[in-house]
Amino acid sequence: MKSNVTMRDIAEKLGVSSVTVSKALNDKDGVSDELKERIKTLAGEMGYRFNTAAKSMKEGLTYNIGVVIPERFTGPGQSFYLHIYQQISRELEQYGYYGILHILHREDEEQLNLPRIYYDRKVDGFILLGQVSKPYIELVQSMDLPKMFLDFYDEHADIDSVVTDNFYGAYELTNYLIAQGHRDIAYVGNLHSTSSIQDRFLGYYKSLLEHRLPLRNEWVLSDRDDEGVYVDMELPQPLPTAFVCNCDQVAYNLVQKLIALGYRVPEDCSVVGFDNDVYATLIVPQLTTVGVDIEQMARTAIESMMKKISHPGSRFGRVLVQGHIVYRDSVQRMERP
Amino acid sequence: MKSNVTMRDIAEKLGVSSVTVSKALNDKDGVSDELKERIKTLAGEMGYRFNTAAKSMKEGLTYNIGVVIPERFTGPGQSFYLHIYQQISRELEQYGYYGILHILHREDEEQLNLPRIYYDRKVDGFILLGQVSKPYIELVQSMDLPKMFLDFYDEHADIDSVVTDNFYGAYELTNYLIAQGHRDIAYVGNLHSTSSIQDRFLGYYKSLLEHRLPLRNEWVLSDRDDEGVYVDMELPQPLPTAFVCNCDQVAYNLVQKLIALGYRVPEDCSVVGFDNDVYATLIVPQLTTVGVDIEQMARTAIESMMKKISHPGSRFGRVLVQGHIVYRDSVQRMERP
DNA sequence: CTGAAAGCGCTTACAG
DNA sequence: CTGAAAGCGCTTACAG
Repeated sequence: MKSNVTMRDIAEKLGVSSVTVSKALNDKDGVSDELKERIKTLAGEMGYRFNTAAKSMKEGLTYNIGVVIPERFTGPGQSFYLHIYQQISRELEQYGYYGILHILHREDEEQLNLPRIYYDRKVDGFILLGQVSKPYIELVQSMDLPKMFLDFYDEHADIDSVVTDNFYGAYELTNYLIAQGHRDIAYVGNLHSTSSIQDRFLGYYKSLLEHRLPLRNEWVLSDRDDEGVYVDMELPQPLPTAFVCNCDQVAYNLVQKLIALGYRVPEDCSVVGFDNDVYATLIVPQLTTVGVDIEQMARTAIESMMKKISHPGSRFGRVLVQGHIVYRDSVQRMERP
Repeated sequence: MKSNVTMRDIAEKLGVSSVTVSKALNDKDGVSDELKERIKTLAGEMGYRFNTAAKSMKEGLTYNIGVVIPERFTGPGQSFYLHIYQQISRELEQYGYYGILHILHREDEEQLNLPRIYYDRKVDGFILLGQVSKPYIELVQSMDLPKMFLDFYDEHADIDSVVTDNFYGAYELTNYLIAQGHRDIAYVGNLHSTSSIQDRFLGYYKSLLEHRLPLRNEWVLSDRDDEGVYVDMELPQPLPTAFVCNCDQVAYNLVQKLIALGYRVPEDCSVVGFDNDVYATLIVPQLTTVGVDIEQMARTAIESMMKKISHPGSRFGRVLVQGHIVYRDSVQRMERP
């Protein structure tokens, strides 16, 4: 199965021109059905493999999409973005496209270095998966290529983005807690860390507002510093009856802490998470949380990206992908006093 | 920053030929230092970006490596291979290479379809990350490209592979248990599922042999069916004093089961895992296990792959990458009776 | 030190 | 329905 077979080799064997072979293999008009068949058969027999590089050069398309994930989201135990990348890979397949993963190193983000895939013209578009610094966002905007944000957005940046509907998810989840009789509900997350955390907080707040419950400062607990490193948080006293955590991992940590302190979950205190990732099912009680629809996010992102490539200049704005509550065992119905 | 700037554009502005520009930008001999400088500066100013596709076509190299992961290793909660992929990506960067991830779908594995990256000549080599069926291995061998196995191997296939030293790791771990006074030690894993599980078993067995302890059939417990789906296993009675599990996830499940049945770990029963992944630290007691050196594996694999690309026909055989025991809290020292 | 020519493998008009 | 010509952007001999 020697494989430097080219279209010309096939053409010569058949006594036709390489133009005809090209047309036949691409199922274009202008070749008789019979000849087309013969060409395809011979191509198969000769082990012909298409040379994408040649097509690339002609068309100016690489058929690759660059997916850039900031390093800090890729540590051990953090596989959420890698799973999104996997779905992206899948979706791209259907368009004859491939994904190229680029982990954005901390230094490169600080020193504002664009990924080398850009300078090498390796990709037709960029998906930035995970929030980066403002200056880096500006740098990204200067790139002369279709680009979009996935799983975050930035108010000031005029770039298309696909995000989970964090706001609505947290809103629904808080509504659910209230429907279960809870009135004293805390939120856990550093409001200045990412826009996801912010939006989830706002959904929580909207639910409080609608139910005329006060927002209490001492019930908004920071879980990490501004660099995203988890901190040991202090629990308010008296304890609220429920915690809305900005993600499952934090909910997981919180439940462990509560149990360590002698509380029972959910009997003494209910806890909900967000993301429906591994952490949600790795603890007893398993966590009630919001499932992010990774597949749909990837699908929407790639669909939009493909349109942006074929119709340069097309815009989509901020697309929200709805999640859904996954009911498990970490919420207790409150008896009214 | 318009970017259809080509070498010729730069050449024309400077009144030189594109050959000279090519030489200058590639730091080759045959251009005066002064001209070289001027060319590089202008290239920067004009926002020139290299067209890899053109180089590709000329050289017949794509500067991509395909990484193929069978679907069944990529479910939610399974991020080990994705993390290896991430490291591979990193390593490739240093060689000016990029990774293209291909998830091998179950159907494609069964129907023996090679990944499309192969037919599209998108890659210069393949890394098969995770065990596939024998017929698929044979199919892979028929590909006219450098290829290697990562994290598994196959006796009959004459392909280079890089694997953790599973045998030695399990051997050491079992030795450690024996040194702690254990004599009744079970192994957990389906011996017919993957070669990793087999080799770890053999390491365990070697340790038993060396210490003249009998291998007891009822103490080799299957954890999954031949398709890799976990099964609920029955515990032998009386219980051994220690379990060597073929991976952390299984150890994690086992500990949960033991606790549910009222046993204390490690007081009543010691458990060790393998891999040092998330599962190892997500349970109390945290697991003593063997840490796999992901970085070293990726480094070794890519180094070899690069040599195989530049020196077609070069062979490395089966390279073992040593892990190391991570001591935690799931092993109890036995008092001699 | 510099450049004209040829070619990598394909596709896109265009002509027959 | 079929094909000769030109070109995508670069690099590799080779000549000056």
